[in-house]
Amino acid sequence: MVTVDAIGPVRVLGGADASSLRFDATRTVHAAMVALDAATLAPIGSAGASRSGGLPYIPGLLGFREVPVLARAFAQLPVKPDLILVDGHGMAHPKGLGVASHLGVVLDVPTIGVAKSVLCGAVEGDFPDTPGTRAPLVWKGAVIGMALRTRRGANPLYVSVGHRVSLGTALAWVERTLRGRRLPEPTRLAHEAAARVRLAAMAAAG
DNA sequence: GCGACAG
DNA sequence: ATCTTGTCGC
Repeated sequence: MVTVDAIGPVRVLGGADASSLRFDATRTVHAAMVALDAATLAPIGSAGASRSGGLPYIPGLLGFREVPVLARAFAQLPVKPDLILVDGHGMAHPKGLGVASHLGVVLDVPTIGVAKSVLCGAVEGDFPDTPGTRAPLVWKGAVIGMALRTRRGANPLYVSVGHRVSLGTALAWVERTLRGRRLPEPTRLAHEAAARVRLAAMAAAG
């Protein structure tokens, strides 16, 4: 895992997320990877994949559950992203390698962790409910990520280094793709796409 | 030993 | 993670 910028020009942005059923004995996970024009944020490609028989959800082991399917979705993508925003933590993980970093290393593509809640650590310092406000996510004396207020009255986002991207660059990309919403566009579209992959797979199976 | 716990 | 109408607030 590389925690500094090792990234070329970003023309295509990627978004990655998975969708699954709350109670599912087959442990099927559906994943989607979307591609957007980095300049306009217009969607330019999408791919999905499903896989059963993987791990159940275990905090700390999310990557082992989602990365295999996400990697398959990536392989199906006609346009390969230069940078991928992943739903979940990157370095802000007990072992320092969350799903975002895990995916980045497996694909060897720059990634950013965009999580909606904390796995480990705590937000430090003042953190008023004003869009644009940041506060460090600290764990065992080290800054492992940044809490980001993206919308008033909404829970913050937790951005962390995934792979080959510094925290500063990660924050810049997240803020640049918000479009006034709580979640950045790549992750938001990936979430919707993953849900559609799941619904389509379920409809096909009956 | 107890509590916390991405999605 | 998912289910799901109305409702509160900017």
